[in-house]
Amino acid sequence: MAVKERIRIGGRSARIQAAVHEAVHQLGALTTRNQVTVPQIAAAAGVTPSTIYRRWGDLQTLLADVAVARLRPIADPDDTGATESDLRAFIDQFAEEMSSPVGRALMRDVFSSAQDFPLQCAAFNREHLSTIAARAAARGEPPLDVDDVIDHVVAPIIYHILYDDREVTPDYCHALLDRLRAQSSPT
Amino acid sequence: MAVKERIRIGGRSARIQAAVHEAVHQLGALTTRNQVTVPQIAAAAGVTPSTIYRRWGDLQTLLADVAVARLRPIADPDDTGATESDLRAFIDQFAEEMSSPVGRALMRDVFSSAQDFPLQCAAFNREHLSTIAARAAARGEPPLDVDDVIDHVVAPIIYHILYDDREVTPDYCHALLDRLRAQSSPT
DNA sequence: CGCTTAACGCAAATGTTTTGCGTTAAGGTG
DNA sequence: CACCTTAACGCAAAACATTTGCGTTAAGCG
Repeated sequence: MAVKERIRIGGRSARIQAAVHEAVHQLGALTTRNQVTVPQIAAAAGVTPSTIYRRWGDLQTLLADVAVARLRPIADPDDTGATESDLRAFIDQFAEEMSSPVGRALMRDVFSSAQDFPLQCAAFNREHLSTIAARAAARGEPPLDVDDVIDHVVAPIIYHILYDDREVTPDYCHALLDRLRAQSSPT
Repeated sequence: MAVKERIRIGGRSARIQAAVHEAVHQLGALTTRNQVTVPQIAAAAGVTPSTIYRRWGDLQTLLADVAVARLRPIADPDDTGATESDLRAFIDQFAEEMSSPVGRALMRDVFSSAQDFPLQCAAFNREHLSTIAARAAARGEPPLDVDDVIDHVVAPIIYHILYDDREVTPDYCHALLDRLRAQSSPT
């Protein structure tokens, strides 16, 4: 079932959505990521379970919806004045968020649902990088290829978080960025 | 619950494991990846649901176990006589398998479980690449950096399959390989 | 303000997961 | 090879989660 988003955005519906999301946060933080049930969430949110089932379909979809809401950026990446530092700041923050226990849990929730949630997350990343690329163009700096950044910086970071649960250090991220820079501007 | 692997590998246990895995395959193929329940699988395998719950814990863990079994390589990658063609053959096959509907479903199952299944899959990839790297060394070819291949060829392929569900074409894979080659042997 | 209908609450029905207990058979031992 | 120990199983009851029908509430609109 697709999550309903666009209808009845006012009053009660919005309140219930907020209450349910909030309940998931509290219970998810409480029980270290597991064993959460729909009836529990319903009780914590002060609604009946059937409300949750009708709106979200199942637990996985609800968790994925909450995860995407949490991953949704609230602001553009910082403008540090230069593409290189913009990128580094963005990637550092991205890697830190995603490799934290909470980030890993959010990613798992996003991928566990048979929905277009992953696509939304991909769009978030792409938007941010596009913003940085647009700034580069406005400044007259060499153009930034967003796809290259995704393929050779974002993708390896995600891979190591998902597969090996190897630690993703700032040093590792910076090496990826250095390599990208070397590639795009050959001496 | 961890999936039990190492105990009672003989007779009945093995038969039941095989029957359950087979049932998952049949039902998973039948219903295009969804709505499969433990009782259904149990009935198809000729066992009681409680057997499955006790052995695997829950549906997601069972599906992940089956997925890993299916992703587990049965043979070393082909030896084509040269590192470059070895790599290309391996990556082409990998991309094709993983981007197929079945491959995508298997990956989702692997990531949906709170277990070390992803780690096992990462190990499969690494083993294959190590085999190819060992051949390169034996032939006296320039050494192959397995981590580079994972970061800059495997990771982008996986990223696009998981996030965007963009199509991963052989041309795209070859471009990744070309770029890797250019990087490792600068002119 | 009143109408229409999406979304909700409640409770019964249905389906899934867990658990206790007796039984079967795997792997080891005398 | 027969016996012993115990992991793993089947069955059935209990606990729990999910679905569904129906009456009620309130959002959005004229």
